Amino acid sequence: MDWGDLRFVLEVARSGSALAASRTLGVNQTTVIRRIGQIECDLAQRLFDRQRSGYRPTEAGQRVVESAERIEAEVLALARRIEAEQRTLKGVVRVTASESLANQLLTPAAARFQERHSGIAIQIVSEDRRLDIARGEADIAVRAGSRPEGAGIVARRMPDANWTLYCSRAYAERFGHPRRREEIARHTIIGMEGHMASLPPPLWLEAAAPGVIPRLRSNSLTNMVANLRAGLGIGMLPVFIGDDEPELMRCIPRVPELDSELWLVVREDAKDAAHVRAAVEFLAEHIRAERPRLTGEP
Amino acid sequence: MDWGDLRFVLEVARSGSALAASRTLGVNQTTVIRRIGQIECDLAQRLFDRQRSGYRPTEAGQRVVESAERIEAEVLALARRIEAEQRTLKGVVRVTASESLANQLLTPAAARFQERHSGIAIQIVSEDRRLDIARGEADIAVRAGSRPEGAGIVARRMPDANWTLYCSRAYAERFGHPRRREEIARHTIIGMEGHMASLPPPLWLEAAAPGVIPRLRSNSLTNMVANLRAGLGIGMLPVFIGDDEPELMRCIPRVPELDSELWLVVREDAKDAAHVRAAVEFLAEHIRAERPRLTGEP
DNA sequence: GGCTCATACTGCGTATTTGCAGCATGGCTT
DNA sequence: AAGCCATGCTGCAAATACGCAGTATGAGCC
Repeated sequence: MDWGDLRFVLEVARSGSALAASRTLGVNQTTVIRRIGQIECDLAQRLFDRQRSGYRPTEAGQRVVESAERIEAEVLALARRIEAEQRTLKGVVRVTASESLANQLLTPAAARFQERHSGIAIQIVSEDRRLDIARGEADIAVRAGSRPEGAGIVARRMPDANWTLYCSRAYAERFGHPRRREEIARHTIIGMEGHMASLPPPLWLEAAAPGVIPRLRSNSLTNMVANLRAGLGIGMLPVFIGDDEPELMRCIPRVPELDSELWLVVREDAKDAAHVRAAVEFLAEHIRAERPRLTGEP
Repeated sequence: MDWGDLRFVLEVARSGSALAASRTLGVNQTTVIRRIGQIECDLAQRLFDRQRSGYRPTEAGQRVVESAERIEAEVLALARRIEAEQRTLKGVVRVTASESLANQLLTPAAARFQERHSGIAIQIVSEDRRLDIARGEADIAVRAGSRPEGAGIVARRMPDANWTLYCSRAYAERFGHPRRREEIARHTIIGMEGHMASLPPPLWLEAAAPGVIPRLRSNSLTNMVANLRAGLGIGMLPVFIGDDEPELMRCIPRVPELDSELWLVVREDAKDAAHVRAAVEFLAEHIRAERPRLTGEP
C-alpha cells in the first residue's frame, strides 16, 4: 500500500469528483482514478461509490479519509517545522497580523526596524485565516482578543485597542448622529460578520439596539471603513483606524468597556533566536509607543 | 512532496543503510537512494549524512523520522481497522492468547465450537507480542495478569489460574523435593524471563529464595516444562499445565496467593456482531467449565 | 597486513506510470 | 424540452521511474 495514495483519497473526498481533485493535485484525471483504483485493490475494499455526478466515499472510505486527514496534518506540521527552521537559519523573521493591524502597526514598524537592522529580513503576512504560530507558519503575530492559548507559543500583553462608534460627516449632517448609547437604536447599524462579530465592541453595539437586525454586515474592518465612508450607517471601529479617516467622526465619548486586548505572540522555538528576539523587542516597543493612538487617550 | 517517500526515510533510518532498507521495502537499492534524494530536494533539506558505512539521519532527518513514525502508526491502525471489518463481514472470529493458554483452552474450545457453529470460522493466533485488540489485530483475547486497560476493549473476569511449584519425579527421587516454602532455597531454581517474570508466581518463587540467582531462566512456559522434565530443577507452572504432565509432580500444597487473574477481552467494535458474541459466550462458558483444572481444586 | 564483505554511486535497457485526446452519459440551466 | 457542462471511462504515445550490472571505496575480520 502506497501512502501517497491516501492523499488522492483525501482530495477526491474533498472535491467530490476525480476531475476536480486532479486539478488541485496537479495531475491528470485518469491518474486520480487509477490511484484510487490501486488503493482500493490494495485494501481489498471499495472506498468510493462511482456516480455520474462524481465519487462519493463509502463508509469505509470515510474512515480512510479521517486517517488521511490526520496524516495530512502531520505532514503539514512537518513541512512547516522544516521551513521555519530554514527561515531561522537564514535570519528571516515572519510576522503576521490581521490586515488592519498589519497596515497600521506592522508596516511602519518594519520600515523603521529595517533602518536599524538591515541584516534581518522581515516578511509581513496577513491572511484571512489565522496562521498557526505553533506550527511555524509565522514567528510572530499580533492578535486582538483574549489571551491566545496553546502549546508552543508565548504571549505578551500590549496596550488595549479602544473601539468606538463612527459615522461619516456627511451622514451626521444629513441624519444627525447618536450622542449616547440610548440613541443608537434610532439609526442604521452596520454590523460585523465572521470571527470579528464575536469581539466585545460589535456585541456591545448589537446589545445597544436590541431586536434590530443590521441590514448590512462587514466581515473586515477595511470593508467597514468603506461602508461608513459611503454614509451607509453607523458602526464600530478601533480608534486607531477610525481616527485616521478624515471623512469619519466619532459619535460618542470614550467607553472604557470597549477596550479590546492586544497580544504579541511569539513562537517558542524561535523566541531565543537573536533576530527574532530583536524583532519582538522592537515591535513591543513600537506598539507601546503607539499607545495614544490605540487607546484614543493622550 | 510525496507522502510515500516518508516511508523510505523511515526505513532507511531504521536499517541504517539504503541497501538494507531496499530489502525490507522490496525494491532496488538505487530506488531507495533516488527517493531519499527526491524528498531532500522537495524539502530543500538534507536528511541523511552519506557515509561509506551507510545513511545516518541528520538532526532534521531525525524529526522527519519521528513524523513518519506517527504516520506509519496511523496507516497501520487504518489497515487493521479495515481488515477487522472485512473479517467481521465474512463471519470470521480471530482469537489470540499466549501459546500455553491457546493450546490448553482455545484449541479444545474451538473444536467443540465448530461442531455447534459450523458457519463461523475461528482463527487462533498466538504470537510473541501481544496483539493489539483495540486496533483490530484480533477480536478476542485471553490474557493472564491484571485487568487489561485501554480504550476500545471490554474485559470480563474468568476463573483464576493457580500456579504451584513443580519438579520431575526423577528429580524428586534423586534430590528429594521441597515440601514447604522454607525448603525452596536449598534447591536449584528455574526462573522466568521477559514479561512473565513480572507475574506474581515467579516473583513469589524468587522471594522464597532471597539472594539466590537462578542459573537457568525460561522465557516461555513450554520451555519451562521442557526444563522441568529434563530434571534441571524446580520451577513454577500454572496447574492446568503442570498437572497435565505425567512426568512432573507438585512439590507444595496449594498456595492461594499464587492465583493469577485470567481475563477474556473483546474488541468493543466487534462485540455486538452475532458471531463474535457467540464465540465469546461459548469461550466464557468453556473456560468456566474448566475451573477445576485452572484452580487445581475440585 | 591482507582479505572479504557491505555499502554508495553510475550508465543503460526495460517496464511502468502518466498524460492526452476522444467518447458516452447524466444532471442542470435556460 | 433542449442544449450545455461536468463527469467517468477507454486506447495510445510519451515520459518517467525502475531494476540490473558493474565500479569504487571503506570497514571489519582473520
